[in-house]
Amino acid sequence: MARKARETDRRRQLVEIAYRQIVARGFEGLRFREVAAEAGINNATLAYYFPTKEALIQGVSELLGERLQTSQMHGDEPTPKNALEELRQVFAGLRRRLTEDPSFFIVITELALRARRDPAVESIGEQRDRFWVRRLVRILMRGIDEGVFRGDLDVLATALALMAQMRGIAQHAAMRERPAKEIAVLVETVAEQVERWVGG
Amino acid sequence: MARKARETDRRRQLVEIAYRQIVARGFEGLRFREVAAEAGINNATLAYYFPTKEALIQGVSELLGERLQTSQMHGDEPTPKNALEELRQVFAGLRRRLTEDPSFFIVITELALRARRDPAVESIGEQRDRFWVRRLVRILMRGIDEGVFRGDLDVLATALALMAQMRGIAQHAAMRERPAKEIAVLVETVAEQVERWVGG
Amino acid sequence: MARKARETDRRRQLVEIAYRQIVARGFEGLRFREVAAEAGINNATLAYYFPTKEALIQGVSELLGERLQTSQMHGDEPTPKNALEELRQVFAGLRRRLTEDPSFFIVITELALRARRDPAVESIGEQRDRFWVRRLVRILMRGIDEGVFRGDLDVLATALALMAQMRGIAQHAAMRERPAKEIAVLVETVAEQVERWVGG
Amino acid sequence: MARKARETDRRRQLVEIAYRQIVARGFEGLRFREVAAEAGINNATLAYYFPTKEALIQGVSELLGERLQTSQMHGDEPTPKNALEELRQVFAGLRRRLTEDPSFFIVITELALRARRDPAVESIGEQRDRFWVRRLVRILMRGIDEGVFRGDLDVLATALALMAQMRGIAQHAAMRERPAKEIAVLVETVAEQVERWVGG
DNA sequence: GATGAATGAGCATTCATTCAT
DNA sequence: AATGAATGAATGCTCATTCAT
Repeated sequence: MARKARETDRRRQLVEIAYRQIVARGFEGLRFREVAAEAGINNATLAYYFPTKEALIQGVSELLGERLQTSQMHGDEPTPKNALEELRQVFAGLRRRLTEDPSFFIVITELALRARRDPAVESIGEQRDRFWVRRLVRILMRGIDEGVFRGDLDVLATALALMAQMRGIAQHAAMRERPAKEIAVLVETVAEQVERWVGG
Repeated sequence: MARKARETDRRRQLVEIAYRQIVARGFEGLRFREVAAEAGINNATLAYYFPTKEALIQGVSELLGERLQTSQMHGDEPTPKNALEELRQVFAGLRRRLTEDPSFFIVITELALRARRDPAVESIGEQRDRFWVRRLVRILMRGIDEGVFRGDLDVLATALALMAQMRGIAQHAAMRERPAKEIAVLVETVAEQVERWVGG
Repeated sequence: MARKARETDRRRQLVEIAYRQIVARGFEGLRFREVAAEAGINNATLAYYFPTKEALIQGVSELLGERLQTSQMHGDEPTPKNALEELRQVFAGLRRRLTEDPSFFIVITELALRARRDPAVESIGEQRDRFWVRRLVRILMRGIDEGVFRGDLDVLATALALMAQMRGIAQHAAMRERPAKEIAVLVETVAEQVERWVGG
Repeated sequence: MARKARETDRRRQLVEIAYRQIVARGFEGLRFREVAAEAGINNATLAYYFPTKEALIQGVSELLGERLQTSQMHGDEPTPKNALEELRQVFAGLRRRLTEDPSFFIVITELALRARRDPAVESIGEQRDRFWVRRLVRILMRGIDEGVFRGDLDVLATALALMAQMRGIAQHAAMRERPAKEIAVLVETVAEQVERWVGG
């Protein structure tokens, strides 16, 4: 119904404000009252949608998971012809996101830290990780099948290494303001390194 | 003198307590009072040594910088005969630290996030980065000179990529409890990848 | 009509829920929202029947007054042959209520305290008291007439003393979980004491 | 030391303010902030002495226990020559307290209600009750020994009945403003009744 | 050097109440 | 007759900081 939709919109809007505030001031600086203020509503109204601060953070965490998934499904990209192309698309996606919305990885990192103390946040992070490992493993196996990647590759170890490397790039790029050029070179360097590694 | 030394010790002790509390509860959970309580002193006494919370965090930041430097100067390691060996020592150092004291990178990450809002912390982070870039660049150039690394290597880009990758490994390892074996494989995989990349 | 009756039922149901919540959590813990929730209606709907919390409490107060009256008109008891028997029936009624529904006196006590600050509640309490004093006075006078009670009895003072004593028994019984046996002995002891007092 | 003494005084003062506020507005109306305001201190300072509201209430509860004990040790009263006199002193004490400080029993009643939900308060109430039962039992036994009370008295049942009666009187007197004369007559009536009961 | 006492400013959360629909 | 949404005004509590001793 219209009612349900409106409520969902409202929640979405509030979560996005919280997200922005985390980017600006960190989790440490996330204030229930200020989220409400920025939304132009009373703090009690915010509490109506998110009864506790934890619930609000949970919402941010879910928003991130959602964004991560959709970020890779860029309709405008052609279906990759082979595994190598698919791997390149992964790096391209990373670079695009890093250039267009570096704040994304700031919040990811904030959440990663918080996950150590907050089980609810942790489980979402784990889901995210699993999703990525699976995706990378699939690409690597496809590459071996197609004969474009070397056959003696330790698929799981490589997938994990890839994730760690991408994470490192993301952190490097997000922690400080970096010129787009620098990010591009960084992604490119690691991508080439990886290609040389997986390649026959 | 003795007086000065005693004060330095005291400050050191307090900073280490703060450090431990950041590991346990994050920056978010760092409490002036609790640091004092754990040290068995009055919070006003803590304020005598560190007038503000910022000063205390500053102290933690300095402690980290110090530890990072000393971590690489392991007296028991032989002077590397060539650049490749030196590079391997860097990875070995990373693995050792990651296994022995994973908390270190948690605090590094906490500080990295905080650096975005706290200029004092930021400058220390930058120093740290510069120190590492310089070190890696020196190794890479030495390798090229020695003929063990390929001559067409973009030294700076590679050094940055290396740093990012190490950062990613550290984050992967520190954010969750990981078995030492998993960390070893991860470091190994990336190290081999890098070697293949820099190698002729 | 049916409409009016339905509304009355609804109000009755809501007041009973409020009553139960006061028993469980005290006045302190009476929550407008939770009364609505337990009734399965929206809090705004509760507000439709009882515009304010005070109105709801007023309703509880009225419910109590009503219950107190009916509690003594136990159809199954024979019309007392003389004043002594009537007095005994009063104590029997007290014991019965105390055993069957001790919560009743908890709410009475809560209301008595509240009466000190809430004139509306106070007036209902006063009515209740007057009703009882009159009833006891009538019994005592009847007893004197019948010659079963001593003639020099200060009727009013005795009636007040009786009320106070019954109140004390009720409070003793209601404040903690007491075995039915203990309550019976307590009522019995005071009843005998009173009989000896009023008796010639 | 002077320091310790000053702290004790401060706490005492704060508890007494809380006590007065409970008398005036009930537990329901006890506000941390207002206690502080009446003491002329910041609410954080109140929290320094009583970290939580519960702790403050606990303090009030202890104050009451203390007052109850001392209330009976009126130095100016002669040591009772026999049990009957001692019993009379108990009633005299009740009347005095009821006339001089009726608020006392209001708070006792508030606490009795609260005890149902707060174990800490409950235990203090139980101690109080035990203290009184023991006292009354001792008096009754003394009376039997001395031959002034009848030998076939059920000592425990009578003690409990006495407590309940006194409680009832207290509640009657405290719940509304009553003229001292009325209270005196009430206490007198019950006291005579009791004497007739226990007396041979 | 060290501390007990005190505080201002702020925080998430609660709750009865209101009102357009 | 009923309700979802919204809110103002509190409320208990926290915490870094200050200062006289």
